[in-house]
Amino acid sequence: MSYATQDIIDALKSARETKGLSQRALSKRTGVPQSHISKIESGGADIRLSSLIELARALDLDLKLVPRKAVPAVDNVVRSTAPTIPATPAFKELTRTLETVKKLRVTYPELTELKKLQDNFQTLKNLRNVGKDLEHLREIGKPIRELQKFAETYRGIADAGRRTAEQIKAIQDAAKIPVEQLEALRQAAHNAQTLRNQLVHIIPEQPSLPRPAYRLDEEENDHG
Amino acid sequence: MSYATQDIIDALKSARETKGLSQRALSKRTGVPQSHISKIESGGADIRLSSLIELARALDLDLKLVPRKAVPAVDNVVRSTAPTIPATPAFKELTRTLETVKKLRVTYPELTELKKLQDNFQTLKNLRNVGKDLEHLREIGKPIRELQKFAETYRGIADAGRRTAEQIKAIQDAAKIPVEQLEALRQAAHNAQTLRNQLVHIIPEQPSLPRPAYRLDEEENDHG
DNA sequence: AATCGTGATATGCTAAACTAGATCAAGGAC
DNA sequence: GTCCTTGATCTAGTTTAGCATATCACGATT
Repeated sequence: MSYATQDIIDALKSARETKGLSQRALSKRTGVPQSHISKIESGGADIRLSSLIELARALDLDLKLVPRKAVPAVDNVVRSTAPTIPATPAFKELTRTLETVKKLRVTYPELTELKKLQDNFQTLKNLRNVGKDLEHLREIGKPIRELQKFAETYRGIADAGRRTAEQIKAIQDAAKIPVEQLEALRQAAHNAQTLRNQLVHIIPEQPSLPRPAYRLDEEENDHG
Repeated sequence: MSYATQDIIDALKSARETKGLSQRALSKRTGVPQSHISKIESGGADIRLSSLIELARALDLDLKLVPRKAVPAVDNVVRSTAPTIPATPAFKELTRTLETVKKLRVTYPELTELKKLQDNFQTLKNLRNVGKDLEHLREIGKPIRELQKFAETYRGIADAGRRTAEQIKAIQDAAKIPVEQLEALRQAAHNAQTLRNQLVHIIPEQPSLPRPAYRLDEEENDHG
């Protein structure tokens, strides 16, 4: 699957979450089964143009073909017409912590707590509502920041000069994350999930729309 | 098929023609069979996201999901980064005549000459090359302008007050296009086609690109 | 006349989108 | 504990995209 496809899928998922819709709510809006939406969002379906347009429409998006050289300008325009990103200290903290988590996931791709943290923080960011509790967020982010420091300490050693794969592995083994840090990380992931759940449930569900008929018209196939 | 789908298809076809590519040339670029490109462009296939992205890429286009409220601004940006539209009198004449044909097609939807004229003029407009012969263009457009006058004469009568369907039909029968005008229109369609063919063949064919692998990666399906 | 290019159309096959519906695992609320 | 929500996963059937290939009709050129 190409990056371009992934971008489109991410945009669909992001829009759904921004609107506070569950997959079932979107399913009711569009008539596309929830199971199929799940598959689409996870990259397991290479959907048809008509399906893409239908889902986009339910999420107040339009599909456009843009000349390549106009893409930066278009991205700029879209960004400038987006809802204002909250400038609260809590939102900034969330954004920073999310970026830290993303970077750490490059170093520790198998650490599932980081994945959980990223997913929950991303959802919170999409919701644009992180509550007002800066201290709570800083506390959740503390183990993450400490892991970042830990990783940077050992990255200096690992990066110093060329090493064989064996040597790199040995350094990584020596650089095992202390158990206390892992436990704190697990707790942080749990707290982030709790915060996400609390804030997600504040969003009211919107009424469903009738499903428009987007199938190819039979007459349109009659080209003979 | 929705208008949005038609817009995407039109954009693909327009881009191909603007680049002076035949369906077979695009087929060689992308590996998509020419028969399938033909079907896509005529609205007979509801293509997959990966196929759309691939075709777009070969035509220097990117696919974007744009918030609905940002669409006018995006359209503006795309327009402003488009190649400059020639300001020659001949191009202006072509644009005007094309608009006239479009309007006439609403009045006479079954008149195949008008469809042929629109297709050929649209292709010429996409090529942005109409040659330099303003007089030739004006001559091709003459029967079209006369048909427009003819239509406007009878539209006044048909629009004056409410009429039954029978009365409207009688007026339309009385407003049959004179045979000479039909013949001149047929000639104009032929001339437009000739001009199109002459100018299309001036465009050199560009080298083909290797076909990138855009299929869903097998590992991507392994979510279990 | 022969040849070439163009878009449209046809055949036949495989894979997968899409649908309907059910279920699972996990978590949260009461 | 019960009940609900959420996203993920599964089964089974229908439809069609996409591919490979060939051919057609038409127009242009030589």
